[in-house]
Amino acid sequence: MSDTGAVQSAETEGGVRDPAASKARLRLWLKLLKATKHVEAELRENLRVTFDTTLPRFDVMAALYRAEPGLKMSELSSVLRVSNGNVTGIVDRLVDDGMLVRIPVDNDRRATTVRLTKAGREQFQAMAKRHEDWIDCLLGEVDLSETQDMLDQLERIAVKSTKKES
Amino acid sequence: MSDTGAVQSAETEGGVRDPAASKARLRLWLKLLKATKHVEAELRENLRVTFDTTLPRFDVMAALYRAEPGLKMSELSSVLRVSNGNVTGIVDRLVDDGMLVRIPVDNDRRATTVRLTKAGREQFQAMAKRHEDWIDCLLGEVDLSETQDMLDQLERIAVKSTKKES
DNA sequence: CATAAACATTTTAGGCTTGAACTATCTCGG
DNA sequence: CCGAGATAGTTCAAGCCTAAAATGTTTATG
Repeated sequence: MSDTGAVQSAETEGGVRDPAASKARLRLWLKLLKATKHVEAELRENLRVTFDTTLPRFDVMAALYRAEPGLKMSELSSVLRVSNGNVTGIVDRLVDDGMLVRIPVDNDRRATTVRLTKAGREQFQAMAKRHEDWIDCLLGEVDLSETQDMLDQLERIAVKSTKKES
Repeated sequence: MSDTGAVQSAETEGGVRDPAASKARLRLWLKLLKATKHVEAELRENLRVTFDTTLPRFDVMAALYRAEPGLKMSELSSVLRVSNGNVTGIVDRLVDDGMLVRIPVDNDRRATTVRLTKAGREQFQAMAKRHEDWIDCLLGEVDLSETQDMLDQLERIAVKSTKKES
């Protein structure tokens, strides 16, 4: 085990790669992608037929529900890790549907805060409840005893935001 | 361990859920999503700056490279798990760029086979080489000794295509 | 043979996503 | 005060993606 660790360090430092390890990582990536896409597709479908809404809308509402005083547009796009312009469109539609309000920020006429309306909060609570059930069902087959290991591994993947590759 | 297994079975059969397990699964899902999005974003960016192309185009070319006699449009969309109409657009653009050709199918004037051109094959080989390096780098931090466990867990998630949930 | 059902693909409408250009506002050094 | 950046947000063009409708073709059934 520590042996494998040493090899990995050598790899990430220098440019030399172990072909077998490379293939293993590629397989892992493809499986990761497949699993994620599968769950995402199910969630999207469920949201569509049950609540006539979409995943991006759900994500925006979830972010705003967690941050109760509301968020500025830029905070929203940084939390959701999507582009600035993207959030504009989603928020526009949610405002049209009465789920969100835009509130001007005092002392800064450039910024706006976005907040859930009462209707938005209620709608989100209903969706969140079902969402948890769906996840519970979709991930029902994973061995919970191994969850922590998996979380650690995934953390290592997600955390690397600085690029080393040429 | 077998204990945990029993609990899980009970959960997936009946409608009763263990709240702690539910929360653990939700955390796992969010982390899974975050890691996948991160890798996807890096790959997309790398493909854009290095090859002036996109992930969906890469995926189409990869599928066709693996299936050398080519694939029919419907096979392509089923392999890639995207909608029929989606493939039409991506293939259109790749044909315009000379990477792909559409070939009529004998005995069935409804269908077309899509195949990589020589240029397409060469372009893909160059991209695949770099792609593997990128993955190697992005997943460089995962402990390879645990890869198989992770693959198994992900397989269980990905495989469930029949819905049990109400 | 007619014709209904199944099938392969494209088209369409609507929403998501990005990077880049643009507008408006703020801040800060001079 | 004033002008050069920095910052917040929107707009834009292009591509991705889906579900549903439309088009053309094949197959099976009476």
